[in-house]
Amino acid sequence: MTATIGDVARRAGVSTATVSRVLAGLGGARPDTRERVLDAARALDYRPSAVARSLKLRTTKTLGLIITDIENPFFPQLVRAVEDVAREHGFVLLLCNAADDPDREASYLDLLVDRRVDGVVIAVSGLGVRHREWLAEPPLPVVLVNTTAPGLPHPSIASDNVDGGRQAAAHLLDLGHRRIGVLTAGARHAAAPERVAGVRQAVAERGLDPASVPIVVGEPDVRGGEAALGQLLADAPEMTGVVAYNDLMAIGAMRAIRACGCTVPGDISVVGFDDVAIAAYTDPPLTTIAQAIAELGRWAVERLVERLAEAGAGVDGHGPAGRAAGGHASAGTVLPVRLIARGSSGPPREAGTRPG
Amino acid sequence: MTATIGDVARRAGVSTATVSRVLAGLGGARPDTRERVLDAARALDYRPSAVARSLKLRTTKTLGLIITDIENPFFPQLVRAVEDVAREHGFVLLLCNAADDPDREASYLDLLVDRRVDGVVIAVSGLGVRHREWLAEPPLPVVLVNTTAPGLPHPSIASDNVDGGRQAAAHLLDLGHRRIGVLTAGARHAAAPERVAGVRQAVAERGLDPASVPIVVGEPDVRGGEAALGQLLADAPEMTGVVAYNDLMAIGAMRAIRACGCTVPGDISVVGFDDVAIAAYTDPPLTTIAQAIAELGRWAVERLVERLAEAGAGVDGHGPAGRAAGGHASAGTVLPVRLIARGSSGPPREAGTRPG
DNA sequence: CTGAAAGCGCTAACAT
DNA sequence: ATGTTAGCGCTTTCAG
Repeated sequence: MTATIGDVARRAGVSTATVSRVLAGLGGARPDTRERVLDAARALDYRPSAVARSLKLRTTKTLGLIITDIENPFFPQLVRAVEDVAREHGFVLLLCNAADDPDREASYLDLLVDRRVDGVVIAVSGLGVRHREWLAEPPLPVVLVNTTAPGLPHPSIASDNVDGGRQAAAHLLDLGHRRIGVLTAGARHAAAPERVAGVRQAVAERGLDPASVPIVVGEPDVRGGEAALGQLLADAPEMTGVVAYNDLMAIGAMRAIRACGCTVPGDISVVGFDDVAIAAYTDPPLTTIAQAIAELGRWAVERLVERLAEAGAGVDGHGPAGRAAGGHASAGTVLPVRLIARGSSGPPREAGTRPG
Repeated sequence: MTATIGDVARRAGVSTATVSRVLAGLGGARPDTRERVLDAARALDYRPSAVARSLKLRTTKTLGLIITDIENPFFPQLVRAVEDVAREHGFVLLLCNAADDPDREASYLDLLVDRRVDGVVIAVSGLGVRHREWLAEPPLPVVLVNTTAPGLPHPSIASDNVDGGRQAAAHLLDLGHRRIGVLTAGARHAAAPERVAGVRQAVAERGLDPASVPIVVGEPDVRGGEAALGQLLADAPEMTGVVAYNDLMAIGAMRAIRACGCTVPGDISVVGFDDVAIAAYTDPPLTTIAQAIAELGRWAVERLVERLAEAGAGVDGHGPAGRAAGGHASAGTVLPVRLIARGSSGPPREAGTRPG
């Protein structure tokens, strides 16, 4: 089948060592030998086996990427960024879509270890218990995106969720809304409480009572948003603005609002979170809190690669408990977010004029 | 660092062969030895190296997946399906996003060979020349999704694009539209001409002149659809219905229509293609031709796995030129598509009443 | 039932 | 400048 280095060596009349050297581009080979080797390799269509090399070199040039759910448009954008940067550094991605299943997520952790990937980017919205245990003594370098492992020394990065919630609510409040509601996600999602806290903060800053903000929990997808909004409307019929956990829920909320015969933003304003690609194209275009998705991915991979370089230079793999990259914020880097005001938010209508 | 099989063997007081057998679950080991081995493995937290095993077994249990552009929501859905099925069969995915760059796509081909993946799923919207050359003598089993390699014996699957175009146009025609336009994609996209042909066919079936259907080419994304619609409107102002190459273009088209002060479907009806997840949630919800995305992915992986099984049972890797799976439609399987009528299409307004 | 040993394809000392 | 050799960690005959 595929030619091996031995085949090339034989054909070129040299040793495998020479072939290896020539192909590695290290000098130290007479021009004519060099040529012969190159010719032989070409003639045989020789492709060095990365698996053999990995075994020898103890590095696979592969990164694992674990994500919560590839069907949430946030993740493809993140995957794209991670892959781009990994590629820049000569790494390939083993894609692990947890599909929202904690068991599947956990099993991927072991699989990545077995596969001897050089490092893993964990980009999940929340860490399960098994995950957390594993992270306490990870057999390989890890960096976290969108979550933190409190007390654990892994580099991590996330958006400023509290500020995001704050900005979303402030936007509505500044527009004149007085009763705003929140659509949030379950406990599994680490960012959810933070975003809620931000909303409360903004409300309090205006001298209103943060405890009076109605909150409904739902699945963080379109359907979940739709359902949750119904609940919210029932709980707080006088509400004129809603902050959603993410863009998908916001889209669901807009649908539900319309289904009630109300309009967006005429009757109720909606603010999302993420600024996924389609947010600009919904109708009305979604006002949302933009996360710097590409930067999230870039930072994660660069930190990982950095750490691998250190380790490669140093003595052992990466230190017992996977110490965080030297000097770098193991406390958790946080990226600023910004409000993108689009059509789904506007001033509240005069009281008492809502139809239905 | 990580324990090796040797460490386990030593600790259990047996040979590595025994450890291997026990861990492989093959019987033939006294219960007590078995226990000792298992204990040792557990104590050392032993994780067998998949790379060493791959070298020995000449199989990586890894599939390469090449896609055109992960940012088009069609692909995440496909990736999801491919990963699910691969996982069912014990395979992992090396994700290769071509990001719409033919060079990047081609370079991934070589990379996958180097990595010795067991097979590759090529899910791209069109094959470049380098790609086609490579496919003429692929060093590993390949299956094509969404494209065919004419004359080449690779299993391939795609939706019935002609029929899709036909259904889309027929829907509009049946609604009473007489002047329909088409937004298509460039030559790089294999499905584009097929879908156009389908539209023409439907038009001809109604006794209208297929040659008179205005067609504009654009990038197959929202922006492209927006731009192309402007052009289309300029070319054929009397048009009342448009069939877009995909949902993204359709969304762009709807935006552009609205930007002109017209309404969808009041003034112009729009039909998309793919039925991506968000299609149901645009406003108005998009009428579109649904592809069986999950089935596309499942079929591809199952065919690949099937072929690998044959090869594994047989003598060599997979035959010189990568013969197609025994008896299976190497001609190219085609999956039916179906129209999902939603809000973006409706009967044409009486002539002469369009605003602007 | 278990062990010894060869070898998957490659790289890197260490010779020469 | 090039060849010899010893593994990397695993599986699998082949013996015993």
